[in-house]
Amino acid sequence: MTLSKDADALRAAQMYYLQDLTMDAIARDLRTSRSTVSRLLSAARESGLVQIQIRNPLDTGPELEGMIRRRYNLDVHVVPILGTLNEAETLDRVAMQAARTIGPLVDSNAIIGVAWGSTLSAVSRHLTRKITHDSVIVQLNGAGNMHTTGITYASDIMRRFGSAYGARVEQFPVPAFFDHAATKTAMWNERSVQRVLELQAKMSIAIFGVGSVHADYPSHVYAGGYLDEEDLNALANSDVVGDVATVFFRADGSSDGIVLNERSTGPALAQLRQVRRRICVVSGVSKINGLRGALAARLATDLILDEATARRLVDYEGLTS
Amino acid sequence: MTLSKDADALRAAQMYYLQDLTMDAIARDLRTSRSTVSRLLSAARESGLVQIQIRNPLDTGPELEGMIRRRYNLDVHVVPILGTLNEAETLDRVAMQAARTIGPLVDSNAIIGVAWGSTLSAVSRHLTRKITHDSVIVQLNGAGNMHTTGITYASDIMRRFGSAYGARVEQFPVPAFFDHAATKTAMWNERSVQRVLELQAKMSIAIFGVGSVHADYPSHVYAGGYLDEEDLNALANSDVVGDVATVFFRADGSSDGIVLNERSTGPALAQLRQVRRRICVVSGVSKINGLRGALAARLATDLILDEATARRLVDYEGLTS
DNA sequence: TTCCCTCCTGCACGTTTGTGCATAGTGCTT
DNA sequence: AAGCACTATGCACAAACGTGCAGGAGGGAA
Repeated sequence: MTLSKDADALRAAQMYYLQDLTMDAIARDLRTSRSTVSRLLSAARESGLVQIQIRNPLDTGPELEGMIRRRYNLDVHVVPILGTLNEAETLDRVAMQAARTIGPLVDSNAIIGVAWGSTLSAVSRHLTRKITHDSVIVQLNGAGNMHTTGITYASDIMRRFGSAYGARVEQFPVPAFFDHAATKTAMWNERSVQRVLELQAKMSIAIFGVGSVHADYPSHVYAGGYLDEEDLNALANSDVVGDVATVFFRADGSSDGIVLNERSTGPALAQLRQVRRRICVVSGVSKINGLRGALAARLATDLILDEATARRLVDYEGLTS
Repeated sequence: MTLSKDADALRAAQMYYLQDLTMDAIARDLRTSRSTVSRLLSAARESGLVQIQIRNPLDTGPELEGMIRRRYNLDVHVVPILGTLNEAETLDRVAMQAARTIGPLVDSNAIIGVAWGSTLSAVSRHLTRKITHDSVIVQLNGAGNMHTTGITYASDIMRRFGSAYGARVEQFPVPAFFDHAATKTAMWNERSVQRVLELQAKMSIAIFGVGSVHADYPSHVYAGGYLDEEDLNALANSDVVGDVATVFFRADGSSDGIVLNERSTGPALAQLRQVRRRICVVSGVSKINGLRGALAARLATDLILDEATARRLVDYEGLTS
């Protein structure tokens, strides 16, 4: 039954997308109703059987993408956003497009590092399926905080990635920040932790958002009970502008001497830069400061962001350069 | 103007295919009418800006494809065809799907050999655009016959390929068959011809149909004034079943001792087999004999054919193996 | 300017498509 | 066997879509 359904979906997809027949004609061929064909085609798109790609002609692309691409030397996708949309709607659109952009990049045998946060959560909800073999999803940083182990929140994201790509999921069951750097040192010698760290070292793709300290909505990290008063003061005194996977950096991309990073469970920025494909997803102009820092630190090879933020990025840069 | 149109098309395509917005919503964003958006999207698909692919899960694919794939060890695409369709309609459907299947295989720097005939003509009419750089389309065999130089017929095909892929076109302005083998030898030493032959030697992709001697509709070659009475008798006496690019072969795939081949301008089968990707397009059960010969000769790495012919192929093979 | 040609746009209409809902089927538990 | 939970199907309706057509904008040529 499920076999004949896949076969039907394939057949329907071929006839619809490759031969331009109407669903009605296909329904007659498959001896079923037109509605069923409509649903078959939905399923075919959803499951990645049908892949729709948009190649943007790199050279003639919209001004905005070209400027960002040249300035930062990375692959950028600007998500066009209708005039007035609230933050949540924008995030949803960006996430949808990010999910579809990521799809083609995921291959068999990939080791994919995934961060967590509201951005990643949104992305994970829009992933389209794609079958791969022997791929692994590995969590980039711990998600526990003072109140919860964070397991359910982060693991939902991980699980969705895993099932979209048919990949093994490796959780990272530690807090986002240790209370004492010494504990981290100790844990980092545990074999269970080392297995995760080794996977991280071999990542071929990393996917993350950015946190921004001065955002209108502070990111999860800054408001979710992960940091106490003292920590927040320390961040301010170190001129921190944002973070990626709970590792902090300044506006110029530097991160040396930020003590909180010694207690953070995310990958050192130098290590992150080793990853071949580093996909950064950003939605909302309030992340602009964090984003600038992340770009200064050369943390991303691919950037997906909404139009307003993109415009802000080039405007500002235009003034200072 | 044309710039903003491309930009609009790109933007519209992103919103439509990646964000699932309605054309209405996109029209409002672009400050134009819904109709215009509909047309923009058509243009985007037509021009290859939007690419739709269907990956068939190799292992779970439909029975028919699996059997052919395993038996002949090649990549096969069976084109589903509605119950009763005449030859012309079938050819059109197969050609449409072939054109869309070929698209993704064409890369920059490719040298693409193209044969001619009713099949290739149909395929050429359905190509979707895809911009490549420094690609070349090279004609596989001459098209002249006793009555015409064949220039217009074959060159239309070539030109369509060339403009679909933004490629340079190299015609092969010789007859399909020389009257005397000696003339061929002489011509083959001409530098203008050698340039074409050298290109053929470097082909990375070859695209061709098959001719079948006993077809209900004999192919172009057998009925178009290319061969005289004597030639046809010679073919019959040599047990020829079909041809690819006016090079003939027997049911077992052999071609040695077929004298007509010495006067043919198509590439020797041994040379054709050197090409990495050899795409064979077949429509209509009457080509079954020629097709079997071509497969026996291992001329194809990729086969695109209609469902009825595919079924006939495995049925017959099932009996004899 | 005026005419003519071509290309582009929006409207209006008929067609095609998505989807809520009621129903029928399927498999699992008791 | 009966009950239950869940999924798949077709119907009917509303929404979304493609396209012929008529009008309008541009751009030479006379």
